[in-house]
Amino acid sequence: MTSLPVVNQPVHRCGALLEHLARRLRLRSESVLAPLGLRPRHLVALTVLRDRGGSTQQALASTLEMDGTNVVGLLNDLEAEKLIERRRSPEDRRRHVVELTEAGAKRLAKAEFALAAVEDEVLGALDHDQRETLYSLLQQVATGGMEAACVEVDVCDEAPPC
Amino acid sequence: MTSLPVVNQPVHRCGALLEHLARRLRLRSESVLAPLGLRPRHLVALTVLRDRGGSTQQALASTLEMDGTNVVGLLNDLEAEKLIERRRSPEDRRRHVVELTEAGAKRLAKAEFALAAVEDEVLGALDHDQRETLYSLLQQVATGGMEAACVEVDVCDEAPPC
DNA sequence: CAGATGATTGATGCTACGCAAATGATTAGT
DNA sequence: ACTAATCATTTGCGTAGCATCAATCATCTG
Repeated sequence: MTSLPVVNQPVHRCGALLEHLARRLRLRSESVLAPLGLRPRHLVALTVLRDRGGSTQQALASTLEMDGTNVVGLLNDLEAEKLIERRRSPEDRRRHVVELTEAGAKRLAKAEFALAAVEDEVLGALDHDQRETLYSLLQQVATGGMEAACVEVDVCDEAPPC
Repeated sequence: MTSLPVVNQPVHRCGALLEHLARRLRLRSESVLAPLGLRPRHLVALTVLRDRGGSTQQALASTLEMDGTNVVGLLNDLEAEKLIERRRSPEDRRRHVVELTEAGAKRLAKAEFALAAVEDEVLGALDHDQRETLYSLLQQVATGGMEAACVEVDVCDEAPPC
């Protein structure tokens, strides 16, 4: 755990950078998303739900790292517009399984399309390949953190490239 | 502005992803930064000032994309702790030139050091090279956006792919 | 001198977010 | 079967960031 006196490579800190860019993206996204009745935070939730194909509210709260009560409000917004569905879990009927509706998937796609211009503007300095690289890195970071949250689900039994 | 029916490559949208990760980083950063009397937003400002070696308040407001009045408050915080200095511009004495003090540079370095653990946790899924790649991509995006703010400086006259 | 500009302050309001307490439904332990 | 714990939900409260507007002062420019 102590610092190995290896090479002392100048690892660049990208915290501030990330925050800065996220802000720029968010500011522009808000105005683009407003006509669709969505906010950036809704987009994030929808994206997670699509990528997972459904989730418990708790799991959602944990990956979004927000308070359970706030997740309720978030989902209420989305449910009011029929973008998601809450269904009781068959295993534990206290739980709600949240899933994207077809309308939700459509709206999400629409939003992403609308956001394309914004991203093009913000990421203008990157070419296509660089954007893909950035995407895969971010994806890896995001899902890397996810593993910890999925430990409880045990098995990838025979799953090939888990 | 219409969609060119070119190749329709599946360009992945990383807006939501970026936002998600920025949030995770910010949540953790806040608690780490608190003992240092800083907030994430202060860090961003200090970083910009260091990278530029000083800036006008207006320029700062424009790159941070925040309202001028809010920048004032931000700088007041930093000045109260002697982390920055406001000096009147010799050319236009209405303007303030903001610069990092030595104490500011130290505090920034301290904060980044304290943040290293947080980043290691969040970026745990990436190895050293990947982090460097991520850093350089983000850096490129950030400084790429800067050019737009420098439009007033006219020209990319003969610049090839402007 | 007159009007525009930069910095600053103060007031107002909105929104996000976390926290706590109460309720109803459901599951689990004994 | 009774009791305790768990999950989702609601409501209310408090804090904080941030935008916006209006007013003021110093300074520059025509």
